[in-house]
Amino acid sequence: MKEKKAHHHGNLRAALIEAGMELLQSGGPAALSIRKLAAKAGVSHAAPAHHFPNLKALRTALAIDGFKMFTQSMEDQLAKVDNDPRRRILAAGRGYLYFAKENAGLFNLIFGGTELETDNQELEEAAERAYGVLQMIAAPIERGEKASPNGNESNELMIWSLIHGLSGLMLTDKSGLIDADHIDTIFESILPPLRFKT
Amino acid sequence: MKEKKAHHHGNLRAALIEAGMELLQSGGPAALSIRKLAAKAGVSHAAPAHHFPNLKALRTALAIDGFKMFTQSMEDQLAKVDNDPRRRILAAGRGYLYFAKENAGLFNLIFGGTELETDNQELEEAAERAYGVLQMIAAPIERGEKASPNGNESNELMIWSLIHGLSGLMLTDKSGLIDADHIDTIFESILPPLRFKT
DNA sequence: TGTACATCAGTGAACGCGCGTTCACTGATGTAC
DNA sequence: TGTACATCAGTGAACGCGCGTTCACTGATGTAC
Repeated sequence: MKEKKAHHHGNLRAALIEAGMELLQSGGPAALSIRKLAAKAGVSHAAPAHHFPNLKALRTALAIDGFKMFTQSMEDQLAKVDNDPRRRILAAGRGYLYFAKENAGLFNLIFGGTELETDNQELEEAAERAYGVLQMIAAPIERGEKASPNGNESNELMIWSLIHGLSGLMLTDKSGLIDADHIDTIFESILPPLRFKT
Repeated sequence: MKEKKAHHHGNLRAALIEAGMELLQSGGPAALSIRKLAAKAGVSHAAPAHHFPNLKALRTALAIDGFKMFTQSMEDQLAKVDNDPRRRILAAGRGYLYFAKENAGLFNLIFGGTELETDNQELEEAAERAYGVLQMIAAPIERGEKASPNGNESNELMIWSLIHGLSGLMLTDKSGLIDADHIDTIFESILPPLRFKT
């Protein structure tokens, strides 16, 4: 409970991440700067250097947390449904779409081409865990009759592309087709008929 | 043919756009700056002000050109196929995916949440024309049996989400699933079976 | 064809700003004894 | 429990840089006559 002591913030790393989330939300990835984060965390602008070597590392840390929130959002929705495979796909999609809608800046940080650390193992793991959820819900789908060059991965990629694409289009809707308030209904209406393994 | 005269570049607006395309390609949306564009176009850094009021206007102009290239890329592929509706969807998808692959920076500028001018009519029109292509190729798809809350738009949005999502995932591939060199084959393998109107 | 002149598209200097990073420093914390 | 001390996480000043924008200017272009 030693919050707000003079020196020794005690939790600065977490406070910087939180400040970063707020900045992402209000101004997108381009609004992130070490000095703004420090100010938001109530600390001098040289302080973050003790926790992050540079801005890219900070962005990467935000992206890692982003992937975790993202996985969590899908799992939250999955926890609410039974084992029907189609309903599970719809639930995970809802989680994905809700995450994108509620965290547009973070979504853009992760997927909008912002430069992040390459070969960051924690980032890769967090991304793989998110991908694992999609993989899991796509597993029961019956393979098509045509032999695909991608083997079993086609179904995962089809589901993922569909959800990911709808998320992206929702965030920069140039078509006026997408009402973010009913995004889950929209997803339901574009999910093609699927056959599942028995 | 009065290129390279001392004053009066003659074509500075176009030269700035071209320089912007190169910067986008090499450094992404964050690398764009008026001073760098001016330098690349071989002109003092105050010169662009005569053509663009500010950086956002310049970014918007790049985005407009981006949408046009993007539409063109789909039409180029459509011109190569016959009238079979599924082959037309595959062709337009190829065009979309090629555009994204060849112009990653531009794709991220348009869809990555970068701030652009709102209420720019030219931008809206260019986006609508791109969307029109998708609309056209999706039109022959038979509606599903379930009444959709989106009416006829579901098929367009399904196709668009699928293509758009695959493009985005290709550009930031955290899964290792997507081999950009065979992106058209991958798209073919994830396009679900469709029934077409007779 | 020639001249006067308005307009336009550049130049280059200057401005203030926010940025990341470095540095010597200092106060708080934790540990050895 | 008390003291000495190493370590750690902050401060605040300073740096150089690239940025957008403004400004008076000037040279080139195009037009009226």
